[in-house]
Amino acid sequence: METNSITDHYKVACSNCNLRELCLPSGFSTSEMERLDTIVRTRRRVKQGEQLFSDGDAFTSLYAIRTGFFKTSVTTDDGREQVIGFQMAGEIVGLDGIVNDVHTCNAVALEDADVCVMPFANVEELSREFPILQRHVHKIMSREIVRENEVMMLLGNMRAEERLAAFLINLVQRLHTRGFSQTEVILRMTREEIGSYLGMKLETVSRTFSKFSDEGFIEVKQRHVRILNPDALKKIFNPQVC
Amino acid sequence: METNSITDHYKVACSNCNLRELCLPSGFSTSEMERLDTIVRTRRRVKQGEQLFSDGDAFTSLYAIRTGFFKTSVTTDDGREQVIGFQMAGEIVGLDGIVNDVHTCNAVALEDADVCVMPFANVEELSREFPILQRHVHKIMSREIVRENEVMMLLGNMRAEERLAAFLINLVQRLHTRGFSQTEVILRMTREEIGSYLGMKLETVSRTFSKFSDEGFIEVKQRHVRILNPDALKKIFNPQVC
DNA sequence: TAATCATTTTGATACAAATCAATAACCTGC
DNA sequence: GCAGGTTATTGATTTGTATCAAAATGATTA
Repeated sequence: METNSITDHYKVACSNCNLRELCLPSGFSTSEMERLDTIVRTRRRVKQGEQLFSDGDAFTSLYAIRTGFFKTSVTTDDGREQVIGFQMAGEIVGLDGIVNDVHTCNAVALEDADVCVMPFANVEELSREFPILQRHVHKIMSREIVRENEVMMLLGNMRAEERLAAFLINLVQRLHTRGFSQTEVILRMTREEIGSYLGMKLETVSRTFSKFSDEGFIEVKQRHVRILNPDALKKIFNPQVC
Repeated sequence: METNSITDHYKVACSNCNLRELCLPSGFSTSEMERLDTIVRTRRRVKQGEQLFSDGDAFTSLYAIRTGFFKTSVTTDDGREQVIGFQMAGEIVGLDGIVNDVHTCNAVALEDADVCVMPFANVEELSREFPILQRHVHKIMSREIVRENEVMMLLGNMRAEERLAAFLINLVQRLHTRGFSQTEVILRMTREEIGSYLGMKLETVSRTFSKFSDEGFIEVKQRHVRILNPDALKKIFNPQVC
């Protein structure tokens, strides 16, 4: 098992992680990177369907997704769920917990996942030491705020077709950044989860997929989606540009 | 004008600001507070209807609201506006600008306002020096993320009555924290702006106000709203918890 | 004070999406 | 391969909110 142990150690170092660009800032010397590696205490596997954290859990750490796919959601007292985001490799979850040291949302793995556990105390300590890291942490939080602003626009102002088009374009674009196809997606979430995120019912999601398919913009077969005409989709939620 | 100059200087010091509790952390010594006062470079008056910053403006500073009332909004290329928040004394605006050094939303004063300009470089520098301030900045950003999560729930899952009830309760509660009445509000925004925030049309806002009034929950006379039965309102958007 | 403009209220109607319902496709494990 | 469960699709109908329209109220200015 010696080999495994070495492999694990190798993997846990941010300095060797292939997601470094997505998840950490650049511009550090080798010795600084070594110090920065201590930001991650452990790694944690989360099986499909399992919770990484839940509403009400004590907040101690942020989580950087190494592999896998998550949904985050909030729930009302009467049991309604609102999906607030889908997160993939290189993205950070858990920021909601900082304000009151308690998580106020749930993070569930939609496929087997592997996350880096970053105790927030470490993050803060290293942030004081490394201004570049400090700035990076601020940017991550600000990016999340800007993302949510965009979702509010989606939910408040757009019709079903616009919402789904925006969702697809956004998803494919993020996957493309990670080296996946720009035209093929396998959805990790159900129609119901997409609907919850976009403020519409699962039947409406399904119907809108079918409509896009009829119009030749996409090809849908259950969770397999092929984007045939990305420009047409972009045009739907952004009629002005192109 | 010597007197005025002294007054201005007096006012600009966080250490003497009556919003200190809302806007800055506590637990600093006098000498630390003096250093912390340098976080605010200047103050800025914003007349009703004027922009504090706009989408596309270069980001340099966060703004702490001393007096007045703001709305923040994002706009699509085809001119649709989505109000993403209403901000009052003690709250911070401008966090959206951090990620790309550009503002991506607009902040407009809905009544004459007075803000403290906090150059973000100062904030970051002092944050490295004072862990308490660092934590505070993180909490402010996290609080905004949690707030937006709640708005997403509102927009994605709730019906018109629930949205407006939640809005009213939230507004009154925040005003109450600032020493205003728990039962009387003078709305600073139009029905259209409320509607934009809540993802509904101004007519629906007006109708829902009238409905609440008919049911005896509130008394409405244009922008004057008196809450007669806060529990009934709370019950509307949170049926479980009486 | 009257005139003009913006905002709010209320009514009548239209429509997009929700709901209800049934079938179809897919996956999982025996 | 088949049974049982989950997920997705499609159809018929209902419904909440948008839209269109007009009047009322209040604010602003001449």
